[in-house]
Amino acid sequence: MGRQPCCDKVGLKKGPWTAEEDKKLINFILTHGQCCWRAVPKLAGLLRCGKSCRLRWTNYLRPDLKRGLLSESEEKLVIELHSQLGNRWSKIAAHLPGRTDNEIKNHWNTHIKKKLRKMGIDPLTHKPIPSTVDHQQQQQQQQGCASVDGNDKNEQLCLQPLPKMAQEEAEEKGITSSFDPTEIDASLSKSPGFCTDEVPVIEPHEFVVPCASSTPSISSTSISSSCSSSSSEAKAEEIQLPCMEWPESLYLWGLDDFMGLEFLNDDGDGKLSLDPFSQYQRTALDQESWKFELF
DNA sequence: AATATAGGCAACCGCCTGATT
DNA sequence: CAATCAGGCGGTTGCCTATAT
Repeated sequence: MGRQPCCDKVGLKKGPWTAEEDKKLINFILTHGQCCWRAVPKLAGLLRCGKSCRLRWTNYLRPDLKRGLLSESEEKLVIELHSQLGNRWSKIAAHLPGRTDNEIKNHWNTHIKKKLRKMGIDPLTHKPIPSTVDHQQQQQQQQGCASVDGNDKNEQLCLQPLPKMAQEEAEEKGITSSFDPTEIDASLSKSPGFCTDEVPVIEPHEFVVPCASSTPSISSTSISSSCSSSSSEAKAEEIQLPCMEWPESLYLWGLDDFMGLEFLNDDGDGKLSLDPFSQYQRTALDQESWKFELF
């Protein structure tokens, strides 16, 4: 009758994750990939509920996550998407690679809301806050934000899809501001089909990737990495990756001095990834190896 | 330097949906 | 078909840090 409970909640740990717990979870997922979250805590030796493990992985440990504040263009995209989708954070996050729904939700509540209010825009409705506009403008608002007299100020207050101020600002910087979901989908579809949820975390300062030739394709079944950074803060830490099925192909993209890496297996599922949003310096060691150094 | 306050964010809570038995 | 649960999602909480007094 039904499934078994995900975990008995007696004796389970709550609160912030320790580095040791993170390590256990990372090692487990690196070794086994993501399977049944219910089984993860027990198999990984964690006194956590499976749900907690999933959240920790999804929101913090995933290797493809971007760190730091949302960029200006990301913020604009979030605003645009929010005006279309509302508080459907997961849907919004799906359009921002490397960002989680939790992160976007937090950023919305702590930064974007304030910015919009400062601009006289209601973050809920994306329309002018009634107290900031006169009665006539309110009437116009109810008539679909149409600018009756062509007053630019009125138009500025209409966030359909972006405030004009923001649009102009974006245009000045060469950022497309008109919201077009198909455009976003198209841009996303350019990335090699990659399931971020299946990527184990690895944050090396330097990678040595076996490579059969200078082309971005490998057939090797092993990989190693080390952290002998060229900076003064060089780390001697050696990262040992557990045995797992290694990918068939290696994809490289980006500029000459900005590399992203992605490994794919036969099914096209991601198995291992360097953070594509960090900056790596690529150096050819020899005919068989590339070195990727984080700078 | 000590304390109070505000802001940011990781993590938890509870609900919903779809899958499983 | 009903009961039960896993996974996903959005809302909320509470801790930690930065800033102000």
